Amino acid sequence: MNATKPNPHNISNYILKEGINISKSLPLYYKVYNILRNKIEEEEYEKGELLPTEPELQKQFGVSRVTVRKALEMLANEGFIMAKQGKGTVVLDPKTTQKLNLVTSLTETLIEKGYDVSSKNVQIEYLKAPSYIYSELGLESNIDLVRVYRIRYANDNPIAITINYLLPELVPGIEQKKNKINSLYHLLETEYCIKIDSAIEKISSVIAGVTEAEILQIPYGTSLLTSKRVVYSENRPIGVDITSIIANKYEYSVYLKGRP
Amino acid sequence: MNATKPNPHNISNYILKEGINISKSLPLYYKVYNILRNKIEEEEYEKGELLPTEPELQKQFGVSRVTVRKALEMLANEGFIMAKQGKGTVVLDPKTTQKLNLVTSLTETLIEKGYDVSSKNVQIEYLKAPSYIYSELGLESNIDLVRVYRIRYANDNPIAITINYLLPELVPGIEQKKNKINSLYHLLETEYCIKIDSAIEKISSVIAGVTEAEILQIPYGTSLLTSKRVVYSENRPIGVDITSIIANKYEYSVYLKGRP
DNA sequence: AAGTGGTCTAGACCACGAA
DNA sequence: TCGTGGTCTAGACCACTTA
Repeated sequence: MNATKPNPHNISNYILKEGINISKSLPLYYKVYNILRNKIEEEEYEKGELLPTEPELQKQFGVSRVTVRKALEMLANEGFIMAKQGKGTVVLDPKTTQKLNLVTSLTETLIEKGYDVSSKNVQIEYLKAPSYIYSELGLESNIDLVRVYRIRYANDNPIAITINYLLPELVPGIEQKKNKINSLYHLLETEYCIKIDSAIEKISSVIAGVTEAEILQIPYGTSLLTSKRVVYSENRPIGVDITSIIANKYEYSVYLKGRP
Repeated sequence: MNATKPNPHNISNYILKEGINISKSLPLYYKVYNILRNKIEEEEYEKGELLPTEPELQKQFGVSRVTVRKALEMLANEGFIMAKQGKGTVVLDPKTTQKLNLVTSLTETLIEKGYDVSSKNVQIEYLKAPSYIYSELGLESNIDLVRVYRIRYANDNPIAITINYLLPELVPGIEQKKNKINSLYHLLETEYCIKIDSAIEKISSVIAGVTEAEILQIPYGTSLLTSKRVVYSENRPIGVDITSIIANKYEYSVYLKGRP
């Protein structure tokens, strides 16, 4: 039996163009994923209830079971649904679906919370960094790095001090963009086409020293939450961020999944 | 053409039994996944080089392409490999592969780092918890909860105070297991068959008060890292953990992936 | 017994990268 | 052009849940 069949990609293109306004063809499973995700987020499918069965979804979308299952698997990975053998596919609460553990900048996080965010005292220099920075980046310690220093404000109150070390070859001419640096990650993405894809962050806490206390206008001895973050693009470390933030104004959230 | 074919599951069982010592059948893709993962971790496939192509892996394992791809997809999701269309599948550095963001107890983390861990002053009570605990658990605030209080020691030095609130119906008779509570998560899994699958943790930092300072044998005013963790099993919150740990002895690591 | 999701196969065409 | 991974189909059997 030789498989004479219509080209599925033409079909998918056609359906896609009327569903979503995208000129190029997206994978079919992605279309299914998007539609189902929207319905869950709009609560057309309600929390706790069952999604249509896989054979039903096949008919609805006119695709094969594998394609349906690929879409469902994506939704399950992102915590929207949970398949139960012999029973069905349960819709979980989209509001509690985790959007944590994304690489977000301090600026982005604070804006999300409704603050008006700005940076002052921005300093950009080329210099030798502390040695541990080089080991984090897997570099020899004889080259200059770009150092970006900022004092961060939320609603005109100082809340954090941030120092970023970046590989100079990735951000040529960054010193001329001093006034554009509010969200550094956004700058890297838009001006330098650097796609940040992951980061490892280590969180600790320290007591504010006299300098920090003065800059942040807090009593000496106040507790600071400090984070050291190594940022990766295409599986290579491209920079280290060090942020010290006033602890009672900020809480760091993490989503943990799975047991060892 | 009706598909007469040998039952693939019998084959898979047979192969599995000689490969891995497991009495029941694991999925075929899981076997492929395990073998490839081991080879990557043992550096039989070296970092930066290409994995055998998908057709080659099909032949090696005697399975279909879909099965190979499912195994590869799992490895890719966990950061072991990265597929590149038209080129091949690159092996990434297994040492930097993230094993972070799993739900691990303080005990487990410290043992991993080589410490000798113990708990003292263990107290187990049934009582009304602070109201925010009930809202975290999505409960009415009129029922008693189990409260487990412990002072945690690493190499006989006090390093943390932990308070856990648990739903009483899940842990009947826990007060008789007082001396078994070192890793609470381990106890839940082994004695009560509770499978913890996720948690949301909020991290902040505070200054040690007089009581904490005395218990942890540190100067008053020292910085503590505090974590409030809501633990989930089968998508239901089952407990809240509150841990305050001496900040200069502990660092909290997080893996962040993807951009909003 | 019937219906659900879980696993698996064989075979096809497409899009991208390198030669 | 050729080989790689990316997408897709049709059809099969298994394991679990519910009735």
